[in-house]
Amino acid sequence: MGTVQFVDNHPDGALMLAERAMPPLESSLSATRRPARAPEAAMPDARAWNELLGGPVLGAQELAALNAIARSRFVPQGGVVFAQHEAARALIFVREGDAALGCTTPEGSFRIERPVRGPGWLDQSSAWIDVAHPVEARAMSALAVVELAREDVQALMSAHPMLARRLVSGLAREVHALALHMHGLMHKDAPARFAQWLVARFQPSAESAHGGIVKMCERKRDIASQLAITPETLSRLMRGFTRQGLLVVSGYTVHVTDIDGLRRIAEGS
Amino acid sequence: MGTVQFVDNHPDGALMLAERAMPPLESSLSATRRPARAPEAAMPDARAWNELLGGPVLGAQELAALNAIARSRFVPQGGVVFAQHEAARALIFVREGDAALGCTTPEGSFRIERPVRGPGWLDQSSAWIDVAHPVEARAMSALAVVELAREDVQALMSAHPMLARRLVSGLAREVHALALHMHGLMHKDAPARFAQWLVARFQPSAESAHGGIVKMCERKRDIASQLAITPETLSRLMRGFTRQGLLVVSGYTVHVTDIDGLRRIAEGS
DNA sequence: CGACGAGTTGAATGACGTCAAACACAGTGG
DNA sequence: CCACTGTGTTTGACGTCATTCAACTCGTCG
Repeated sequence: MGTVQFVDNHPDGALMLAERAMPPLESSLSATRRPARAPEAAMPDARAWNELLGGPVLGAQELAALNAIARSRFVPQGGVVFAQHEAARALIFVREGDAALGCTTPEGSFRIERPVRGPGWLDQSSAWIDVAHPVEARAMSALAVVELAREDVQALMSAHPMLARRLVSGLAREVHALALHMHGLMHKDAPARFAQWLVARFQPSAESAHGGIVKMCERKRDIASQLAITPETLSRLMRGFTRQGLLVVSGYTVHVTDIDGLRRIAEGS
Repeated sequence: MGTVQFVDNHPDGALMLAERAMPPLESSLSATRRPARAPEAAMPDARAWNELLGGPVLGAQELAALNAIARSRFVPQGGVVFAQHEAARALIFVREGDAALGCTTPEGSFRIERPVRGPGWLDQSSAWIDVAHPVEARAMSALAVVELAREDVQALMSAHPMLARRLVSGLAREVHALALHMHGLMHKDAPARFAQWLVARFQPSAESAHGGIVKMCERKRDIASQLAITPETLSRLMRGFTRQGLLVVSGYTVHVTDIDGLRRIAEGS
């Protein structure tokens, strides 16, 4: 592979300049798992279905029935899965790959509102009420998406009552996530939102009680647009947190030194 | 009743001072229907159930079954229906009255995120996934709320398959509304959000092609907090729109003179 | 009348965006 | 090995929008 190997497991010093410059092109995660792999033409597995739907674990018949109505399709990196204001005829999710919901600016760039990593729903609601997709969906990496025609799912619901329960759970989880996200947007300022983002992605380290790391596996400008701020502001926020002694930035790895301080900022305001 | 009769059907002039000072206490709407009436101890009617749930019209048995599991309760004006972070054990909606979802500030005042006029859901999602209510619910007027225990609804779903379809529709509508709302919050500035709010409440007049009125039936500070701005900013926005010739403000009635101009501002940015 | 709450207005502050320049690095072609 | 280019990020200067704070008006209620 021509990709640079990051050396992130050092506290400080000479290698910091080397790691700070590498943007995580086409997601460093998939690159490390398998070089430039394209999604395979397969059905979602049981784990994927259970993650997508809520409620109790799925039975074998239900899995088979779901796979029977699922229609797979592939979208190349950067491709549009569905456009804003396009009529929704099916429930649609990404089986594998990284996608994002957002909208295209007049200048042509894409403002990410919400990232979706497979397996995850792109739009499980619009098709039920015959409305257009409220936002656009783009493939951030090569993508395997699956569509479930509304009529097919509806037919399946009568045969398998528990499936209805699971669809309801899935929708309920989305409502909950959206409500929390909106709450944050309405009442929290930029530092609080970024601190919240860091806390959510925080991986505690074995050694330190209130230390750990956060891996940024997207471009910083994409992180910024999720937080509804500009890349410049994000950069200044990171410098500010560093000056306050909350964290140490080395490229795309953030070494958190005071997670409680971040939590306090995330709550505050 | 001691409530003042508004005289809003004049173009301008002498009465403007009289109408501009009256805040719409306990909702001018319910006051005009019946003075200071308390919600009656009754079950939701068919119209209410059909509005709450989506999909095809409900049958008589389904209505009866729903009414059998519904538990009514009453909340006085200003009361808390449920608190933030309180565990959700039931689906809950307001049958009659005006409620609001939001959060209490450290100073004790209530920041409205979303108004709910009965019949409408307060929280139809949290109970399904055993999470706490993401926000607080307050009674803006005296309220009749109805709770549906999760287990009861779940049992009903097996007996009435179409009910599941309707619950899914109801949740889907909420996801859609939240997604649109979030979109506006992320990408639109204050003038655009307020213009959008006006456009949504616009009632065209018979005479003019692009004119009409917007009735504000809440306090302006509550409208402001829905738009995530301060009352001062809202006031300045109204003055700005007036200076641009888009509307004329008389107290709690806005006479829109250029709805297309408002629409342009609502889209823009 | 006086207290109070809602709304308005103005001045000052602050937070965040915009613009432009500089920098770091990957990839390319000499 | 070395310029050269393109992309992503950082930094600083500056502008703008919205909030904050403090008056002030108007109308209600006691």
